[in-house]
Amino acid sequence: MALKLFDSLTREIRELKPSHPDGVLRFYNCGPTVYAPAHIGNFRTFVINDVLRRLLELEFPGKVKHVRNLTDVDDRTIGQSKKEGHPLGEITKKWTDLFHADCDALNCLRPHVEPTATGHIREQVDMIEVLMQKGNAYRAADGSVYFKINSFPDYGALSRIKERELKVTNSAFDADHKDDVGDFALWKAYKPEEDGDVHWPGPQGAAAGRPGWHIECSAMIKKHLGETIDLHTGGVDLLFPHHENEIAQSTCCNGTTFARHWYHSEHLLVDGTTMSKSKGNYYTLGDLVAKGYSPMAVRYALLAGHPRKQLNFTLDSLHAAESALKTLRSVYDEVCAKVTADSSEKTGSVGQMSVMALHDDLNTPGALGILFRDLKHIRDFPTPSEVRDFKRALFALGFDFSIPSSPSAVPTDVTSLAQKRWASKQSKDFATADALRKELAAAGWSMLDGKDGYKLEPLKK
RNA sequence: GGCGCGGUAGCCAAGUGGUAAGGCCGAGCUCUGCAAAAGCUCUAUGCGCCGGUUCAAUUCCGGCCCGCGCCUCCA
Repeated sequence: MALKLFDSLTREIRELKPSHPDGVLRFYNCGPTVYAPAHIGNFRTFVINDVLRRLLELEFPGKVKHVRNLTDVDDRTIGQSKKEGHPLGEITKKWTDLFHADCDALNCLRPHVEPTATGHIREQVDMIEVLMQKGNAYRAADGSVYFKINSFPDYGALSRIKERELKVTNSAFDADHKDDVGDFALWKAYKPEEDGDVHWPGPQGAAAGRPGWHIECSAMIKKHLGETIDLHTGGVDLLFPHHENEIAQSTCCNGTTFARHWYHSEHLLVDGTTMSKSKGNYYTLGDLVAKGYSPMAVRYALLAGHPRKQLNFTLDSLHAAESALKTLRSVYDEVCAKVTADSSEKTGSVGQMSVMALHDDLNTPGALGILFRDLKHIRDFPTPSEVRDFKRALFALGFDFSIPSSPSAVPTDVTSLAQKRWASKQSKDFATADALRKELAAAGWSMLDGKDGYKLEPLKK
């Protein structure tokens, strides 16, 4: 079944397929700016893109090239570096490492290439020079270089900017050296008081400084994926101006189609509104893990809403995710114990149906629904083909149950309480056993009695 | 002001021109020293409101109400 996905440019659901003769699908996903821990809103986008990546792997095995950048030089990274008093590279490495750890915990496949902006200064300067030569960019009084949006007739096609009316009271834009309000920086001239020691030699005819934000993606895409890519993705907030600007730069520089398909995932809201530190609804993965939730449940919660709809994240939804995942995992364990999957039987099972929902514009909640709808059937009548497809659906959604759920470390005093209680129970001293159960609960643990032993589980906060 | 999205059971959330997937929570039952876990069963004559089109609308059209996002920091 064809893999269909909404295209933000044409605003219709279109089939996704490679266009290059080599059959490799070129996929670029705008990555994080590494100046702080990524929050779960960021991870919604990355998890959704991970499902997309997995689907592509299933659809075009071995023929997918996935690139996701790291923005490691911009106002925010430099600002953080100055604030902490550490070199830029040290700051960005710290947050890159955490980002990678979080991605791993969320079971996101690593992109094939993860280029950095600072690692591609030369490529960016080269593009800027071409744009200047072609008359699409100009040097401003201070030595910065701006892209001239009037030189690109299609400017605004993606975000329909021409249909918009910019807020008149907008004080945010920096018109200092621009010819036109809409022009954007390709290269920013060095300002010692703001930039510290962060600067590189500029393009021909421009001052030393650093690249503007948008050009990095254009340059890295050109280098790692070529002039025309098959799929470009990111969060909706990147639609304008970031992606609009990328299109302008790359198209003018290369003279050819930049991206054949655009996809944007919607925002995650928390408690019905956008996340922000001041509202106190700003969660990182670490925050949630500290509350006792598993990263896999976070992943589930992030996939529980349609990717192109805003999703309201709450602790309740995480709780629901945790419970649902538990059921999924137990069926997985049961079924794996009963059946060894092989591919000799015909398909058409539940797992297959679930993956098909994913093929239909990445309907993750639909896929989850189908999976649960017939979960009992898989559990009770697991045939090799059913099990194989079930596993395939779990792979596509990125739920890896082959890894045991991260057992929380049981404190030794809890262990000894549990051992005592088990002994009391075996000797039918139920009064003592009950008292010990209360003690365990006070320590935050629940003891689950089995036939031949017990399990300890932390109580949810 | 402009652009866009959404309003489906207590909560979350798919979906379709022919009469509502699924998850969570809750309830009942089975099991059980207790507590859980697990299993079984149940839970929207209804899809924001009002009109229209149609044999038939939650699904299409129009109007209205409410909520949210974006408009050059932003996944």
